[in-house]
Amino acid sequence: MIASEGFDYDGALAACARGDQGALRRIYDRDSRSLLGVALRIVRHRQIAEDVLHDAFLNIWTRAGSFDPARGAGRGWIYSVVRNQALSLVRSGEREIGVDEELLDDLGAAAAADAGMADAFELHQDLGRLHDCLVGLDVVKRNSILYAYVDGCSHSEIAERLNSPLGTVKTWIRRGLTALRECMG
DNA sequence: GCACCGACCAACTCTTGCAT
DNA sequence: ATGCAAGAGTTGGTCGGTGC
Repeated sequence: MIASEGFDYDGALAACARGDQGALRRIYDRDSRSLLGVALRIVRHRQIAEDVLHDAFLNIWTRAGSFDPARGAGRGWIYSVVRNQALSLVRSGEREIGVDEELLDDLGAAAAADAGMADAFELHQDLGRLHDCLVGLDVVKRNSILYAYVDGCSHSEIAERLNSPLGTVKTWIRRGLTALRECMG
């Protein structure tokens, strides 16, 4: 869940409408990461998502005066602006949308940074154990789990990749996860 | 007993239409 | 332009039947 307690979005938007650039900066500092994630989910490309975020904040700045608190929360309005900006870009078909191969690495690095030094140390210990447990699994179960949770494939896609029935893939994943849990303790 | 397989169900996401 | 609700579609997880 996104931390938003204690921040007055309505007030910040009102300040933006009055020309207070600091208010826009506060919104950006607080929610840019989350908003980038929203844009990323729609456009699926980091660079494009950053462009969307930039354009969306321009819109927020120029249209803050049109925001009406009586019609909804300020935070919801901000997220809607970003979402609509991303959707309009996708629908316009102006850009080719493809899978960003660097994204997973970036997200992983960001997650490690967020976790902090102590947690990162524990994370690496757990990853080492996880690797050992994965090695102990059957090849098909290991591949199924990796396709599902590393590559982000749906069960149907995995079944297609492995040329196996959907039900079988589901069984492999379930049993593989059970084995991993037992192995990890 | 174990693995495979498919049907079923719940949860989630997306789309659409309507009201403001 | 935005928010909201309802319906449709998709997905993942569980369970029971079947065959080796």
